[in-house]
Amino acid sequence: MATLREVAELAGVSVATASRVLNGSAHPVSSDVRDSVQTAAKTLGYTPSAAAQALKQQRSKIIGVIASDILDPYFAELARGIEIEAAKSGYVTILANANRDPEQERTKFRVLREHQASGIVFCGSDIEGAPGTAELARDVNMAVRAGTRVVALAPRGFDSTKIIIDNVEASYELTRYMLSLGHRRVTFIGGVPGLTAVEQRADGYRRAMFEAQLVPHVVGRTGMRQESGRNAIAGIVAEGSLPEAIVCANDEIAVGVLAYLWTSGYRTPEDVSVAGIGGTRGGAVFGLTTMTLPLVELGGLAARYIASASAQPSVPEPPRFELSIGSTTAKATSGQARSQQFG
Amino acid sequence: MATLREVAELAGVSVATASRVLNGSAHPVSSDVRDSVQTAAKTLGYTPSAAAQALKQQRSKIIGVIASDILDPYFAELARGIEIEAAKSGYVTILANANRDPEQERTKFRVLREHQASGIVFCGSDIEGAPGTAELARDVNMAVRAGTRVVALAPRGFDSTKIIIDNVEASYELTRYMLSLGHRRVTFIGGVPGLTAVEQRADGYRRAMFEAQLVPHVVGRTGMRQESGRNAIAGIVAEGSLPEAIVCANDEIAVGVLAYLWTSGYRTPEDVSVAGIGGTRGGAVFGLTTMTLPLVELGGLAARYIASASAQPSVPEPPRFELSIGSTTAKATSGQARSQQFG
DNA sequence: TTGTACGCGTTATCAG
DNA sequence: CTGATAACGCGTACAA
Repeated sequence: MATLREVAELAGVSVATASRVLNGSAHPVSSDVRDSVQTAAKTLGYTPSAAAQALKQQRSKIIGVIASDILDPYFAELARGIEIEAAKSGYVTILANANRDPEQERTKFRVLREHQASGIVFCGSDIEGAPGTAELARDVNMAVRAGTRVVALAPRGFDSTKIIIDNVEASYELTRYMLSLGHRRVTFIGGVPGLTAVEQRADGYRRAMFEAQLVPHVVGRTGMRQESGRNAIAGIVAEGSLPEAIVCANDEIAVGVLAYLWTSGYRTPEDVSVAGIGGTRGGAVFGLTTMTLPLVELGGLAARYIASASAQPSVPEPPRFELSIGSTTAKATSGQARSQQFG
Repeated sequence: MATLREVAELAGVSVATASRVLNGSAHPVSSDVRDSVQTAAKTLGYTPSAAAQALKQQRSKIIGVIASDILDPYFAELARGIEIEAAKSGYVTILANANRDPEQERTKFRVLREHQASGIVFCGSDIEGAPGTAELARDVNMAVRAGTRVVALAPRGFDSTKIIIDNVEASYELTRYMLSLGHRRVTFIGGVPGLTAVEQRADGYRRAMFEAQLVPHVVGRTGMRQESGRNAIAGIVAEGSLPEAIVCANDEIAVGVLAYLWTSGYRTPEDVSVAGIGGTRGGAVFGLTTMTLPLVELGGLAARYIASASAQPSVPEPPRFELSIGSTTAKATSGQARSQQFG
C-alpha cells in the first residue's frame, strides 16, 4: 500500500501538495505539479487510506445497514437501493443481519458505530415486547443525540429519522380491491405476532373487512417466509374450507401459498384469488397481484439522507405504494359465492 | 463519541492502561484499575474508533464482498454465510454489487482496498471477453502480492485464493440422474454466454448427454433470473416440443420454468421433469429437485480464511454438492418415450 | 503493574 | 502557489 508520503517523495513535492492533488481539494495547484503527482500516484498504485481519512475527518463514508434477513427479497431490495445510492456519493454499505433480535441489533449497531458509520439504517420493524428492545432504544437515542444519522424504514420505538410506508393503508387498499372483485370470504395469512409492520397490515385488512361488515380471519402467523404461506394454506385446506380470496402479509408468503395450491391441483384465480404485499421480484414471474412498495427507491432515500452534505437534511416523504394487478386475482364467480361458509 | 483519553482521565489512569483494559491486551493490569476503567468506559458510552485501530494496525476488521446481484438468492446465501462467520471473529462485511461488470468490480475493489479490508471475496465468476477483465486481473494480482487476501468463490482469471465447487461435475451428476430416470430428450436451459461457471454447468450436461449418446440441447441463454427461465420455456412450448426433462442453469431459472408450466396448465413431473442447480431457499417450497451447493458454508469458509490469524492460512477444500430429490422429477413414462422427437 | 511518547496516513492551518 | 507541522484516536515499545 503506497502512502501519500511515498507519492510525494517520488513526485518531489510535499505531502500537503500531494494530498491537495489527490483528493480534489479546492486548493489551487499548478498543473505541472499536479501532473507529476498524478503520475507518481499511478506508478505507485497509490490507494488512499480510508482509515486515516476517517480518523482525520471524524466521519467515514460508511452506511450501516441492519436487516432482519438478507435472504428475504424485501430486505435484499432495500439493501440494493441503499447500496446503489450510497455508491453514487462514494459511500460504502456495511451489511449486518440481525434476525429480528434486538440483542443482535444492539451488537451490530455498536460495531457499526465503532466503524464511524455516517449513518445507520434499520430496515425492519421491531417486535413488541422482544427482550432487549428498551436497551436498543437507549443506545440508538444516545447515538442520535451524538450526531449519528439513524434512519428507520419501518416502525420503530426509538427516536430516529423515519421514512415509513403506510402499512395500514397499503393493506387496507389491497383488501378493498379484493372486496371490489366481489369476494366476501377473504382471509389474511402470515406474519409474526407482535411484528409491528405486519400487525399494521393485518389492521388495514381488518378495517376493510369491518367496513364491508365482514368477519376478518387472520391465520398462519408463523413467519414471513414461503414455507409459512405453504403451511398456512395447507392447514386451511385440511379444514376443508378454501376462502374466496387471500391477502398475504408479504409476497414470500403469497408465493408459498401459490406453490401449495398449484402442486395440490388448485387453480388461481379460478379456485381462489391470492395477493401479496411488497412487490418484490419473486412474485413477478408468477403474475402475483400485489401491493407494490417501492423498496429500492425507499432504500435510496435513506442513503441519500445519510450521505447528504447539509447539516440538517430534510426528511424525505416515504414513497407511495401502488397496486399491481396480476393474474392471481379475479372477480368472484357465482360458484364461489354459493359455497359461502363464514363471514 | 467518547475517546480513550476521556475514559483514562475519568478513571484517573493513563491512556495506555485504559487501552490495555479495553482491548483485551495480554498485558497485566490490576483488577481494581481494570474495574475503574471499565466503569468509566461504560458511563461515557465509550466506543473504540475502528478507524484509529485500523490505522494503527494497518489492517481493519473488514471483509469486502463483491457480488453480482444481491437479489439473486445464490449471492444472498453466500453473503449471509460470509457475514455470519465474519461476525464470529468480530469482522464486518462491506457488500458491493457489481452487476457482473468488470469495470464496476474494479471500482468496488478499489474502494474496498481504500477501506483497508483484510480480505475481499468475489462471489461470482467472470464473463469471458468482458471489457475490463484484464485490468481487473492486474489490480487484483497487485493487491494479492501486496498481501491483501482475495478469495474467489467461482472461476476467475486472476491469482487469488480459490474455493470453488466443481460446476462441471455437479451438472454432470444431475444430468446423469435425469437420464437414470429414463429421460432421453433432456434440455439445458439458461445462462449468460461466456459466464464461466454456467458454461461449466453446460459442459457437464453435455458430457453426460454425449456419454449416453444423446444430442445436447442448450437454450434460453438470456440470463440467470426467473424471467429467463419463463421466457425460455415459453419459447420451447411455442415451438410445440416439450422435452421430457429440463436441467436449469440455476434454481431461479427452474422456478421461472415451473411458474410458466403451472400457469399454462402443464404438470410436473407428469408432463416434464424439472431440476435446478444451487439449492437456494427459493426452490424448496416448490419441491424442486436440485443439486444443492452448500452456499452458506462456502461463504463461511471464505470468511474464516480471511479472518484467520495465521500468516499463511491453509486453503480449505470446497464443500461437496449433494443431490436433493424433490417432487419436480420422476421416471419417464411410456407416453413420453413414444413422442420422442429429437436426440 | 503503570506511564510516556511515538507514529500509523491524512487533512488543515499557517507561513512563506 | 507550495511546504512544514500539528492533530485525529489508538497501540505499543520502552522506561520507570
